[in-house]
Amino acid sequence: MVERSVRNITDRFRQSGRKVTPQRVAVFEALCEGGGHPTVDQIYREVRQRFPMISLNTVYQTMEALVDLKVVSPVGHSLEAARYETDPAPHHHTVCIACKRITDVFDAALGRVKLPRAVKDRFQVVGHRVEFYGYCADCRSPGATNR
Amino acid sequence: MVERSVRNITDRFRQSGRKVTPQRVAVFEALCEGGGHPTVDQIYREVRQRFPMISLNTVYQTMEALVDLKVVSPVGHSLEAARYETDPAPHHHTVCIACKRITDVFDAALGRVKLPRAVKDRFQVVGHRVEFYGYCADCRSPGATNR
DNA sequence: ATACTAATTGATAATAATTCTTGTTTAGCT
DNA sequence: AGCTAAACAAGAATTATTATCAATTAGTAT
Repeated sequence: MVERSVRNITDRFRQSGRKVTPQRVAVFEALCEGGGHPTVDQIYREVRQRFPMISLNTVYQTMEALVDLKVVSPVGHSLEAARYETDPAPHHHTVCIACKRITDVFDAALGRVKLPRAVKDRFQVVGHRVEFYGYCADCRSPGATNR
Repeated sequence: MVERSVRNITDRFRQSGRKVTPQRVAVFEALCEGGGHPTVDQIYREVRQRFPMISLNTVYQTMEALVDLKVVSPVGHSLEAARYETDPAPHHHTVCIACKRITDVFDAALGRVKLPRAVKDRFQVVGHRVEFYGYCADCRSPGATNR
């Protein structure tokens, strides 16, 4: 099954005009083995067991390519710096992918989101947040339709 | 009104055994003026107009104190490094505040969350995510009750 | 199979956000 | 006014990430 996946990936790499290198395959395999939601550093350590010469840069670049190919996706928002909010009332956010602008959304329905019972047994919930990501009015790509 | 807020803050600082300094007041005021969801750097630039000698460190420390006093709260998760996921199926997450472990949650109901119409007109939604934060089974603080 | 070319690699330097260290200053108490 | 722990400024250290660049290599054309 992993065989199958690797084949898939190599094809997609080539189809997108990218080259398939042993390093890239190793990064992808490490990604699959890891199971969870690995960091670049975790992948790096894993791959380095087989490719001691691989550079961190290569892992970053491979991850970028994989994101580009939509094989993996980054978890959570991609704000590069911590941000804070002053409104204590429970609310949620829209985050613009382009300009990183965060806007508050107040909507009672969003507060009623519930974690499924089965998960709740294993996880002590402190809170939750709903984050819509997309493009704000200023950054909306021309021609794109609102849905 | 800002007067009122400042008074509030100074009291809370003192009540928690912290000292009230002009720098701290200035950081808080910059925070209020900023309006949005400022970064530390934005606050720093703002405050420096009145306190050219203030150090970035002081801003960081003040923000930490304000978070501690629950005057402000950080937006979004607090993962220190990028993480990736390989499962393409739409799903959501629990994030452990302590160990940062991310677990997938599959629940159709969470996918039906909708951005209010009024906001939708101004924001082109690409997707949304629901993130529950709290403590995983391994990190659950002893004596804490599940709700 | 060989050669060519552009993509990729590894090493290293550069950024950027955040934290740590240290010696000096100061708020709040007595 | 004096004491002392907290807070300050300056700058070094860390950590995640990105950029630079010469050397290597995958994939294609020959």
